[in-house]
Amino acid sequence: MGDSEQHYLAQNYILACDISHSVYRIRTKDFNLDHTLSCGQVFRWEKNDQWTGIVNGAVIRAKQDNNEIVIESSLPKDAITDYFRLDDDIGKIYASINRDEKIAPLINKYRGLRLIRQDPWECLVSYICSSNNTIRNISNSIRRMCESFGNQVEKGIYSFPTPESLANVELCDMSQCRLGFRTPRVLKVSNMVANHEFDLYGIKDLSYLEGRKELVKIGGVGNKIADCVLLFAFGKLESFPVDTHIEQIMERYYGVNFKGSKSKKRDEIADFARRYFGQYCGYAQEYLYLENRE
DNA sequence: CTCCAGGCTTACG
DNA sequence: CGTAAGCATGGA
Repeated sequence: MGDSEQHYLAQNYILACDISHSVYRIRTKDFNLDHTLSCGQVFRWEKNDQWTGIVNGAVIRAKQDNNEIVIESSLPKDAITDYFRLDDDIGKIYASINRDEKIAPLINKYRGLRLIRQDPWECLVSYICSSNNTIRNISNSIRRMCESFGNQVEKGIYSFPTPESLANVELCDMSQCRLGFRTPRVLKVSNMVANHEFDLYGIKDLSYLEGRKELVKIGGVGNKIADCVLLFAFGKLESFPVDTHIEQIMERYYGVNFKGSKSKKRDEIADFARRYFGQYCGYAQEYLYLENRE
């Protein structure tokens, strides 16, 4: 049995078993669902009366009830805890990144914003789509990809397409998703992962720097997008992605010394942040990002 | 109209 | 080497 066939069967299995939803009430401290899901790290969650998302082919509905989050999903509780990183010692992380009077008010303002442990494949493709793009356009493009090439899990809710399913898509069909110049990049990486020319899931066993060295071999992936995948999917908390928003706020808050070309400047900002905020600087990055995005 | 968006690749000096 | 134009798309 080929890998693609196994994947197909696995997704059908989830479909067949999706009738058994469970409801979890998870007590939390310093967890804010709105900040966590609307800060720009994920692109597919939607909020109506509650948040609805789809993770590894399973639907999650979530809402916050004071210090509890109420989850309805077919996923086991461990998967929910893992996805929302509820095992992180957030108090320890806050103490670590709270280095000055600039970041301190942001930690208070956005208290409870957590990093999420995303699926690496969805994260990689999503951030390849993020290049020189807006969150609104990224979200719309990803939604079109899921509707066109994913599986419908519930009415109107689609899974993220697998590498195998995207690898066979024609350029003209993928173009309907309006990824712009990113279209051939997504098709290329889909073929690389589907054909085992790139071991995406093996990156979890690499160090931060080793993982980045691998990821930037992918066309359309530079340091910034690699950092996003390492932070949001592989949990490398020493990753500090520098985009246009982070560049702006880091110059405003800390930056008299960041000079040189665009790419070099961003590398210097990231290296500074690693030294300055320490091993959990990825968390600091999200609070700074949210502050400058608004 | 121009400028910008969770940047990267390519071409040019 | 390092730097800057070019890149699809959509909104301000």
